[in-house]
Amino acid sequence: MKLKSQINHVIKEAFSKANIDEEPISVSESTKPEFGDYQFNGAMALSKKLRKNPREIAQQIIDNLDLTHVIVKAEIAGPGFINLWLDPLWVASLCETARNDERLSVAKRESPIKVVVDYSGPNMAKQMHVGHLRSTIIGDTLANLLTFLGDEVIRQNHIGDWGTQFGMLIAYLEEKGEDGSVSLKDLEQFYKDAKGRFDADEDFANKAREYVVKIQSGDAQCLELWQKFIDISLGHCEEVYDKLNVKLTRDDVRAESFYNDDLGSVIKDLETKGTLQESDGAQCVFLEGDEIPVIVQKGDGGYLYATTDLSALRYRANTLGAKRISYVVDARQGGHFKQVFRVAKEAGFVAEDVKLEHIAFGTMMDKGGKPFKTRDGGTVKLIDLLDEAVVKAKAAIKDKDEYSELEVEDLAKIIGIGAVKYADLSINRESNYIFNWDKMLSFEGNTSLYMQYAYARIQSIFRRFDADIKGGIIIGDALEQRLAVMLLRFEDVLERAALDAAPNQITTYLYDLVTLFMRFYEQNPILKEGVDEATKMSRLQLADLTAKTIKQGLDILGIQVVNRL
RNA sequence: GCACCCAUAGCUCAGCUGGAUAGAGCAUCGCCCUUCUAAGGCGAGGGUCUUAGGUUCGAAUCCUAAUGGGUGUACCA
Repeated sequence: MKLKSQINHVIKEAFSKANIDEEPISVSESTKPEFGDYQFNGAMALSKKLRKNPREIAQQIIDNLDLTHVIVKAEIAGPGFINLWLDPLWVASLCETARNDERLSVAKRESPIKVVVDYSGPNMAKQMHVGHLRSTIIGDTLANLLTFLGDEVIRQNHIGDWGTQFGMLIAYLEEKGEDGSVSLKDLEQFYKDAKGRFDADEDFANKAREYVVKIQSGDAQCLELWQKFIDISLGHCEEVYDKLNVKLTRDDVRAESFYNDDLGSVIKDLETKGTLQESDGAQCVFLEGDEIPVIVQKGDGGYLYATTDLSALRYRANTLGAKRISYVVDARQGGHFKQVFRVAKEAGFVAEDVKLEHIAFGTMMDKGGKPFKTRDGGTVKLIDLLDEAVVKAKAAIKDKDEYSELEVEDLAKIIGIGAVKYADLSINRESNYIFNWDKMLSFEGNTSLYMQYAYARIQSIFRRFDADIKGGIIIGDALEQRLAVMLLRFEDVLERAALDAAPNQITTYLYDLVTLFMRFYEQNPILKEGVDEATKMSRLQLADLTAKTIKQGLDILGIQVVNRL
């Protein structure tokens, strides 16, 4: 339900009836309950243009306002605010409709576009570490969100599977023979061991160098070994994705190596466009206003990641047909993307109307505000972090004896992983954030547990009720009105979050919703003695729609709910 | 040097296209379980929104500068 646009429509009608020849600004949610459900603040801004007192303009708008269905009451306040109250009957019927709709009345885009979301992008030579967490879950959320809203989302996992270190790794894999896959379980160690051999043994080092050349020249046997290495390594990533409840699959992989055959033509095409310049032996593109050029080919003829990204950009825009290409990558690469995007547009690799965006995010910090590391200064493996989350979640579950061992296991996974993801997604993605176990596994405040708890409480009501709901929703008091309006805002929030690629707008909304529900739940009994049938049925429906909204919201974030907690 | 990002309560953070007395959670202090999950709810205290200018009827929000912090900066990705 696009609630805001419905209200805006009524305002717009009032404008034309009042012969105000201006486009009204959008209404906004009221800052306080006393100020109604929504407020229109556009009268003040018109004061100068219309050369009229803002309160007079506000009155003029109100005089022409249709108060028969959407808006039921309008009041002027302060210098010229117009406070708007929505019709409880209208709100109630919209909630009923939403509750009975699989999509909770969230419309599918009328004109969906193809969107490429590039995220996760682990390096195959190393184990996934905490640095990959944010890209993976923010990207997945964005992909889920756009899919839900009806866009055609193409997930792209741009894995790092190319480069000189692979010669060394493959040489070592060959040396280990069949045992290779076993020792590869710990990629970090495998890498260290291979490096050790490389540094210690000249023969091995030479072999490794030979392999690099062989792979790049397409030697079949080498490529087979390389492929084996990538398969195993990717398998490890998939284990992490599975734990994280992230939807990336092998079909989404378009590795760096995928673009190899196109890199020569990228250079050639840049040359044809006349944008290429040689500088210190390297092939560069100098952008107007930039001191530092984009190097697309090294002095020794090798290509760089800018070259691969250019190739990927035109593949995505032209072959895949994307109209929006979103890179969910660490903020530190902002400069790189700015340059590459410009080169791609200026060279005509990507049409002007294709939206290229870098969905930047900040770094994960420890409690002391330093980049997140292990005690001895190493990188924290993502899989270890997730396992720890599950262990900690298990320890936090109260009344464990009420569940079977298997149930505790499942519960701990859902709670622990949800906590890690929610903590990350609830922070404005562009700022750095402090990783804190105690805070994320708390039931208090804006956490996944608080949402899951609210959901479970509602399910508990329905287990107890265990019958069919009859009748409709009747808004009985101001709190129910607020809850109902909040529920109807869902689509507006999702649309906004999609536009800004901001998952925390969803979490903020869910938190507000749940907080409101908890208050409603305390004050407005549902199944208790003395609640008349019609009220009971109405409140059950509000509770049900709340639960469905929580579930759908968390689902977009890739977080599961439980029926009992 | 240059560029980008950040600065809001003791701590961690919201604050959307500029709007009314700047909001949460934690921590501190009170209150509410014979009654739908108290892993909850209600209330209190706590702020020169880094500083100085500017735009505006109106600025935490937009512009400029300063200060403090972070990041990037020619052949790694």
